[in-house]
Amino acid sequence: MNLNKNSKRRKELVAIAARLFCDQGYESTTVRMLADAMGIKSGSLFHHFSDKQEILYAVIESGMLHAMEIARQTLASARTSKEKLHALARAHLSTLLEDRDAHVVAIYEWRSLTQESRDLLVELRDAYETSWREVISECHEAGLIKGDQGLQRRLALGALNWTVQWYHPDGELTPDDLAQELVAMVLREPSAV
Amino acid sequence: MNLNKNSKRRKELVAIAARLFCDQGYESTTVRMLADAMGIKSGSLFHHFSDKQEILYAVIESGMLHAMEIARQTLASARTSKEKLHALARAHLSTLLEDRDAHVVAIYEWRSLTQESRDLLVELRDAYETSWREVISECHEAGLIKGDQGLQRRLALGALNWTVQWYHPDGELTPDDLAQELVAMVLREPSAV
DNA sequence: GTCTATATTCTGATAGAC
DNA sequence: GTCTATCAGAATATAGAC
Repeated sequence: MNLNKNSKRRKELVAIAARLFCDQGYESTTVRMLADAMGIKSGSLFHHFSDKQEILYAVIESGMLHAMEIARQTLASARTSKEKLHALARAHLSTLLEDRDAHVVAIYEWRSLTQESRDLLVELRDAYETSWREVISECHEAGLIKGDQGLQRRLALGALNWTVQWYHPDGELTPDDLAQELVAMVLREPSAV
Repeated sequence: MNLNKNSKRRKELVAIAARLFCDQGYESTTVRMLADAMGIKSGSLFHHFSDKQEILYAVIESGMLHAMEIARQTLASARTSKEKLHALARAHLSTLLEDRDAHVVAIYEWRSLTQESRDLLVELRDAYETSWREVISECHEAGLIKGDQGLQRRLALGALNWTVQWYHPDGELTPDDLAQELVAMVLREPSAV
């Protein structure tokens, strides 16, 4: 098996798998369907991945790494704690939209990962959520909001993650509108939209 | 095949299927596993359901019908528009917890339904969400909140539905705490928890 | 309403040639 | 790195006896 996890070819294959897993679900997508979409035969697939589950892992991992990178970049240009909260919300929505396949797969196909894969990805997710923890904590210290920080973080991330169920970026509502409304809700400010 | 959809026996079988679909996912649950858990042989299962997908449909439909009934009951004893919003949030959480299997399945296994089944269930969901539409509209008319009503409804329902990912009712946070915090967020009031 | 037995198709994965 | 060919098992669903 090819072990080079950063090859351009592998990234292409992972993106193709993400689309199929997103559209049809992991279990319903066969290795033959994956191979077809990749333009190779099913036997050749196992030159790139040791088994089907490893493809699922690669899809979810790529989505999470990308999300962390976008959050890091967006956060860098934010000053106040409110700006930081808005930056995180906007970054979260950006990755949900730009990298939608991988994130839908992460949400829906978690159960099909082996325990070992889950443990590795939980570490990544915790690292990502630490940014949210820190920024919400800052908002509390700045007196912008009171109450249970963990609960507020979970409700906010839940509302954002659920957008994959209904949000279509070609409508009237822009991702920035959405991020603003979410921040307004969390900070108990009047609706901005 | 037995066509009596309201028989007690069928309800038992549907509840058993809900548990397995919730724990292992629809595609990973075989008809043999279902039959085992039901105490019958796999061939006998097709006396009760015409195919596997019909079991999935029955699981999700039962969860939705139950949710609608609970919402109707809880709403009946609410007076002000704020009380009604809180009632809907509490009812939503109650069904998510009491009927967790069916709702987890509804969230995760939607893709495995036939288009026909999806269309039928979308009607049920729309009927359910109409309660939310009406109550949020009332809150706007009462001047409790301004802005995009559809967006507020979706963010609220998203935050609530996402609770299946993290909420465990045996912790310190009660379902009522959760409902209160959500209402406070939607109505932009100070945190109640 | 449940059983046994089985038809039929599909599944993930492997071996070895090129 | 991709191919062909195939293994071994598992999947849903059916048929007919009881």
